[in-house]
Amino acid sequence: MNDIFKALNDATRREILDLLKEKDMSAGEIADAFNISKPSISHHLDILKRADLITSEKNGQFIIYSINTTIMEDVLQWILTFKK
Amino acid sequence: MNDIFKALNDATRREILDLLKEKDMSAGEIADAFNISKPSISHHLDILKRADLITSEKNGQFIIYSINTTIMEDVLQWILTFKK
DNA sequence: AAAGTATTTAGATATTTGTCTAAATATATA
DNA sequence: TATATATTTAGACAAATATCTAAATACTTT
Repeated sequence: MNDIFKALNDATRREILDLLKEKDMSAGEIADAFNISKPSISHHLDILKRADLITSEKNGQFIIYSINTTIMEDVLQWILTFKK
Repeated sequence: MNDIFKALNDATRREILDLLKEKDMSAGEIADAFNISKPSISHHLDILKRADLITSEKNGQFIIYSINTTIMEDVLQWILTFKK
């Protein structure tokens, strides 16, 4: 839970999730969507991956990232405990 | 949204919310629930308050904190965009 | 095999964060 | 009014974080 909230605590990473929500993307495609260096984006992807919020698969020289919505369920459940 | 996720990105603060979910509490009562100095808890309360996740009301020499569940709705909506 | 493309790893740095102790403020009570 | 209690503010510090450039790794194509 700590890893999830840590991962979500960054606007860039939340935007990455918003992008992946629409379609799978390569690391480069994701990086092109931001004004941030590729290594920095790679680091953000690593944090999202460690939180299990995304998965990756190698496809030739590309690495394709996908969102893992099942993890969001954990956050959802926690949030719902506040809705009496 | 940034402030909310920032506020939620700390185990102590999430526990404070879990406590306030049950009942309103004074700053001192909240601090007593943790192995952390009162000033540090006060700082956590400030962050939660800036995020509008809690409200406070002075009652004599005590300051009573309450949870504000309406803000959780924003997070909930964001999370729900991932559940297709 | 050499060169090009895609991505990550390594190392550095400035900023943010969580914590502490000491001091300040505000209220209550003797 | 003096003292005790509740809470916050101020200032310091170590650890974590987001970012960068340079270099390494992996795959593709010529």
